[in-house]
Amino acid sequence: MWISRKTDYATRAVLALAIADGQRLNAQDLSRRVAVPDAFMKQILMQLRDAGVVRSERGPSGGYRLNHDPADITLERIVRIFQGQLAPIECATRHEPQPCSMEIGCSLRTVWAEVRDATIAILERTDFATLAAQSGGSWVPVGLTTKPYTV
Amino acid sequence: MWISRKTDYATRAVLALAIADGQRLNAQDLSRRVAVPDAFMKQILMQLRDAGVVRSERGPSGGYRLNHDPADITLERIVRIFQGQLAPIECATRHEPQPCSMEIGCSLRTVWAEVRDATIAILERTDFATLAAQSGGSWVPVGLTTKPYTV
DNA sequence: ATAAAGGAGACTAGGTTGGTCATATATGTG
DNA sequence: CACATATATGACCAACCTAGTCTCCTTTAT
Repeated sequence: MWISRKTDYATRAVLALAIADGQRLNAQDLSRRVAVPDAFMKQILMQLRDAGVVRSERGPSGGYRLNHDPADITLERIVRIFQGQLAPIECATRHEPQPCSMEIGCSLRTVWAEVRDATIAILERTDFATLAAQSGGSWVPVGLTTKPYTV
Repeated sequence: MWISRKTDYATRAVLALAIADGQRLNAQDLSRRVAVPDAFMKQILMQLRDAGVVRSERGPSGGYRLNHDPADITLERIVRIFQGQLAPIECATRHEPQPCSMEIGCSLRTVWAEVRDATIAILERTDFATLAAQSGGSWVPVGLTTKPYTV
C-alpha cells in the first residue's frame, strides 16, 4: 500500500486524458471522472503541468490536455513525479543509496534491489496509450452516475 | 520507500538470529547488531514473538531465538507481519480488494496487480537460511565497532 | 463588463511513524 | 532468600505526512 491517493488520482487523471484522445478537459470535468474533490484535482493538475505532463489553457473553455503522445507517457514517469524513489527501502535506491548500519554483508539489500527492479520494469513498460486502449474508451465512476463516460 | 524502519529492523533482527544459528541472543545484543535503540528492539521482538517467529526465555541469560528453521522463514512472512498488505494500492490486494471509483474499465488495476505479484514472488522465494549464507556469517555495524560480529 | 476557467499558496485535521518511559514479572546464581 | 539480569506490557509522545480545504488572483472568450 505504498501508492498514495494523490498518485492514484494523478494516474487516473492522465488515463482520463489519454482516453479523451487529445480533447481538452477542464479540472471540474476531470475531478468528476476521477471521483476526487475538484480543489484537490486542481492541485494535482498543477503538479502534472509543472512536470510537463499536461499543458493548460486559461479562460472560459480552457482546460488541460496531454503534452505528449499517450504512448510516450509511462506509468513510471507519473509515479515518480508524486512518489520519488521507487525502491522499497532507502538503502536500495538506484542513485545515492543510503549506507545502512550493516551494509557489509547485509544480504537483504540485494532482495530489496530485486523488488525495486521488478517494479520499475513493469511501470516502465506500461504506457498510457496501452492503458487507454485496455480501458475500452469508457468507464463508470461508481456511485456518481450510472452512465459511462465515453470519449 | 514503502518498507518502514520497523520492518527493516525486524528483518535485520531475524537475519541476525539466523546468522547466530540457533544461539540465543538477548534484546540488547540484538539492538547493537541491528543498530537500533534497544527499547524499540524489544517492542519489535514482542511482535515477532506474538507472530510465532521467535521464542523468548526470561531471566538472566534469557533472550530470543528463532522458532523455526531459517530455511522455513521467508522474507514475505516477516514483511507481512509489520506491513500487512503487499499490494501497492488498495484496489489491487489479493483478498477483498477495495472497489475503486472507476473499477469498470480501469486498466491501472491490472498493472498494480502485476507489481504486487512480482513483489510477492521475490519475497516468498527468499528465506533466511539463504540470506544468512549470503551474509557470510558476519557483518560490520557501521559506526558502532570496527570488529565484525561473527557467529 | 462579466463569467468561466486556470494559478498560487497558505492553512489544517487527523493519522502514522518512530520511538521513549515506567513498571511489573520471571528466573538463574550464590 | 536476595539480587541481578532478563523479558512483558502498556501508556505516552513529538514530529512528520497525507489528503485535503480555502481564499484570493489572473487570464480570456463572449
